Amino acid sequence: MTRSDTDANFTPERKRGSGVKMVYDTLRDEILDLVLPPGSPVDEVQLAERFKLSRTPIREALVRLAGEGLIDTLPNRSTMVSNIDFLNLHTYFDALVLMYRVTARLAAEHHRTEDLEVIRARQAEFKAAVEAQDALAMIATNAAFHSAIAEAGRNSYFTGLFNRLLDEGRRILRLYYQSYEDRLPQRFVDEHEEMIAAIAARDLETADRLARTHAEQIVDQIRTLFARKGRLNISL
Amino acid sequence: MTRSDTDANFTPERKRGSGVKMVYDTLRDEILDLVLPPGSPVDEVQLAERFKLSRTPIREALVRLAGEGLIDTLPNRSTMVSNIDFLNLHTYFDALVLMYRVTARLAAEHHRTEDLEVIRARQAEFKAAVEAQDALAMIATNAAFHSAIAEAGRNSYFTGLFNRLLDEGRRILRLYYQSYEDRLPQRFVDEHEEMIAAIAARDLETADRLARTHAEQIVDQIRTLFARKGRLNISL
DNA sequence: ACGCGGAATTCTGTCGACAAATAAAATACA
DNA sequence: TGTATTTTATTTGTCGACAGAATTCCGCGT
Repeated sequence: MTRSDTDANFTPERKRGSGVKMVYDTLRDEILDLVLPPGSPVDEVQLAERFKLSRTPIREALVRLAGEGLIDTLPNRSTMVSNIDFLNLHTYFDALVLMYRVTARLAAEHHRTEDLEVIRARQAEFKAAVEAQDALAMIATNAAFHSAIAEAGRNSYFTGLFNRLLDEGRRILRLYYQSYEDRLPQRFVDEHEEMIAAIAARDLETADRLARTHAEQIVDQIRTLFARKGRLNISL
Repeated sequence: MTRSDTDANFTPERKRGSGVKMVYDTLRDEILDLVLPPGSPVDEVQLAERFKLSRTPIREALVRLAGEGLIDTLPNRSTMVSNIDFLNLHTYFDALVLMYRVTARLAAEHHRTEDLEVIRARQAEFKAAVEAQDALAMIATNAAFHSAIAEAGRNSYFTGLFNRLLDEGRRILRLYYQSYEDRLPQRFVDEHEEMIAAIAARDLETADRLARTHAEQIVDQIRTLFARKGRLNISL
């Protein structure tokens, strides 16, 4: 389905305001899923004829993507998919660990019963993705799981910041989960279960600690993955 | 100068890509400084003839502002300056306190000597603004001071998040500092000095604690201010 | 052969205009 | 007089086109 959406969307007539959202969502997914690798040139007229639209809505979508830092646009010059800053990865990981902790802690403090149902549903989806060994689905469901925890924390600023952070790191996580394509990290599923239990028990400290170890473990594995890869090919 | 910029900018010829940035910066400042109060309608053609531009660059600026949540745009309908969410103010304050703490702690850990010079310079500007009893300057210099601390933390994600948060709260702080127009909170200047000392001494815990009390104190005062105001006029 | 300068091309930024969609106004009807 | 329906009007979303900027290519000169 995703495949047929991207290349051959032959919808002769679209609803009035849906063009930009369509282009925005499509390009966003393609960038975050590394279909458009970092550094790829983004040509407006090319996109215009691809989506059968004028350049105006294309530009609007590009402006929004630029606002999220997904594309870099040189004034009066070419615009390209933004590069992943591998040098400052640790800053991203620090931020991610902190947000994992804060959201888990707040969820333990402020969640309601209906929140737990949503979280458990997301966890079930994540578990299914892990068992199916579907890397892309693991990324999405894992993000949705932690996003649901953030929602349960009932702080729109943190959820916004956290979702933003998860999106920004989606390309990194994409590389990370790719390396797991064969073996399945069942451990993550178990750790998620523990976090749910701590949140349900309103145990702030345990939720915080679990989120911290969970996050730091992932960060360590990503680090070793990149260290391994870095010796082979520095490029990208 | 600000006044003459807003209404009568009769520059006959602008450089090619500077139009959107001009409109964006101007509108952004007007929104954050409450010149355009929340709920104000934003008319494209009105702005177009005000800035002597076509609707296209105006729209681009509006898209970027919408991306930052400063304006809300109803599809196919009017677009207006976004309202301040007074009901969920505590979520903003929680996020602000956390970022104050994190940035101060990181600054104490990672700062270099040249960072301290910048921080002290910002503090001097803040002190001057307080002594001059200039509310707008106090907002700007206070934000610049804490932003400089965040920069010294050497984590681009946190600085980005923090600056974003400071911007989002600029309208709230605008209301807050307005209430101080007469008496001057010399205490804040002293607390800033203490924070600088803790950061310079690389005392993480003290920097964290000072940032926390500093932030929470401001939050409390804003709370009481709004509680006082809330009894008088609920509107706005 | 190599560097410099100008022409051509390509892409972006801006413009004016048209069409769809919604809100407001006016009219018809009970 | 109040309500429903049509008409008008305002505003947004989209389009095609033009002009400015910058890269590229090509020819010229040393």
